[in-house]
Amino acid sequence: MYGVKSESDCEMIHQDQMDSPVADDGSSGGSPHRGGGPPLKKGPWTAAEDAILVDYVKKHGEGNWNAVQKNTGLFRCGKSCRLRWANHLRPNLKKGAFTAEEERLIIQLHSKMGNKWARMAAHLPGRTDNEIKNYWNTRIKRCQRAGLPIYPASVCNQSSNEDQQGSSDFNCGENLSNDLLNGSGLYLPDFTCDNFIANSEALSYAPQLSAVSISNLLGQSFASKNCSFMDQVNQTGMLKQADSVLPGLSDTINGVLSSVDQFSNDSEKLMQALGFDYLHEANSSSKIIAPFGGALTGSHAFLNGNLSASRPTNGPLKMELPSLQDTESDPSSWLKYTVAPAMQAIELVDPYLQSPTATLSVKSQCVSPRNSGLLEELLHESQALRSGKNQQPSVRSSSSSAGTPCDTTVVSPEFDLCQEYWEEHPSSFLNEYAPFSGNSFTESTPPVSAASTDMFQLSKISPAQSPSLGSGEQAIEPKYDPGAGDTSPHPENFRPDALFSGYTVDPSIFNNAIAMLLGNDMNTECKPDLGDGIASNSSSWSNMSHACEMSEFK
DNA sequence: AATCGGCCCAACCGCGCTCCC
DNA sequence: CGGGAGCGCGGTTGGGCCGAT
Repeated sequence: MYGVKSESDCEMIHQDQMDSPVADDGSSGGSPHRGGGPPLKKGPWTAAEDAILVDYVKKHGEGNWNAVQKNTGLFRCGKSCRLRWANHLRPNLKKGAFTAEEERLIIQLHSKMGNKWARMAAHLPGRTDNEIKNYWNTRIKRCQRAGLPIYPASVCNQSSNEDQQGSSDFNCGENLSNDLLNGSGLYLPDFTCDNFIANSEALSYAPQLSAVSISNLLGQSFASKNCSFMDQVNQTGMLKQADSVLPGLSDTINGVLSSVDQFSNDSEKLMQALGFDYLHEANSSSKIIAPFGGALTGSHAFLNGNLSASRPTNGPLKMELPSLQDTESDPSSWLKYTVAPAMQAIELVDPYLQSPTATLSVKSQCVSPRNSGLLEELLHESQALRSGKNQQPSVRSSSSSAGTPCDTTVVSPEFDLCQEYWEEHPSSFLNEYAPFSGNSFTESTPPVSAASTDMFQLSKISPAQSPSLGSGEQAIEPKYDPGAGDTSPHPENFRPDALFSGYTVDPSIFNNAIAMLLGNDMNTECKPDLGDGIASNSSSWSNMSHACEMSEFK
């Protein structure tokens, strides 16, 4: 490893190390390897080196690491010495696997802090940031592979409670939004401006998707119910940015942003205002936000440039979507499968955190005996998933299926878990799973355009609605023709926000809810970044009455 | 038994912050 | 005030280990 294989190699510095200007500069601020001294050794530490370092620290204490080389003749930079000491040599270090309690704590801490390994390590005596980091990276890999949630429900619930009580020393929303969402690369990109614009540039029909932002905005707001995202939403002006993508809503937005706050503490009211009250289970503690997840995760997947939603968004099924009278779709019946609210909040934030396949896995026979989210249990669920997959074709490309316009995506293997059920119970599937239909992100999901076009196709609007669309865009126009009496659902309705409106009992309610969500503190900072294309093409979305008119299923 | 692929984890790397001169 | 030194942090790398085939 690193060119140093044994202790005997200590005296032999490899040529590549010799060639490097500084074997290990120790810090950006100044290299300990200055003035033509012997090149510093890299690679694994030997027992002799450890002994030297330990002896030095015993005599001089920690700190002043660059002095180690000077005083001991150890050909290691101070940085390397510090790392070695901190991670391996200092006393009271715990070695070995993390205990279950430690794992829970790590998960909980990460849900609050994000990738602040050092801070997390401070809560875990004897554990190093490096250990925690490695553990977490491993965990993420496993979760991704298994399509399982990274955060067990209990963890985020606890975080939520702490936030609501103001007892946490950090804010779940803040950290999720800043650290989780942006920091690790697993999480939500800054979709509203950065990713969104990037995608917009890549796709000619992206402007229409500006409206997707509002779904995210709304969804983020609802996510705040469980993970205190509302603070972040307010702080970052995400809601304010909605005005940039929905200029026509300026008045509405300008009017009531301040009223958003009340909903951060009273999302029930908001849910009802949005016509989602039927989603509430009798047990208020089990309130779900799945429909928002549908809107959200769909848009989210798009925002991540990853999507494989072709199946669940196929037309005929959409007609069944609002039906909650289906036995399968009875809230109480499918709530029993539903992961805890907080977990769903996480889902809303990031398709990585819980893909729909993860949801499916939970709903399927592959239910873990526990749901603590510990690695061991993840393995269990992963194995269960695999066993489930073994009963079905392992990989299926939707391009080989019915040939729907959207079937350009390679469906994740996990998705096959629900394939048969999907085919047999399309309506109930949609009712149950559609909320996550746009969120089928897995490792097998193509990173950008191929998958995203599914969503984009679903999201684009007709020329009538968007006169600015060129002929080129028409190549991907939906087949639905309202004028021709086509009773197929308009692809517009597959837009996350259309789904959103589809659930709306009353368009006015929807409007009011939008108004309440998007307040009046208009912030134009983002406007220039959004670009002319979006601004001009968002006209079709600027009048939300259009969205309300899409409430065909009310 | 050999090969392969995934996992683990120690270490490296670059960046940024703080302190001091 | 500016620059250097020291240090910490988070991300990444890559070799060894181990189980599966």
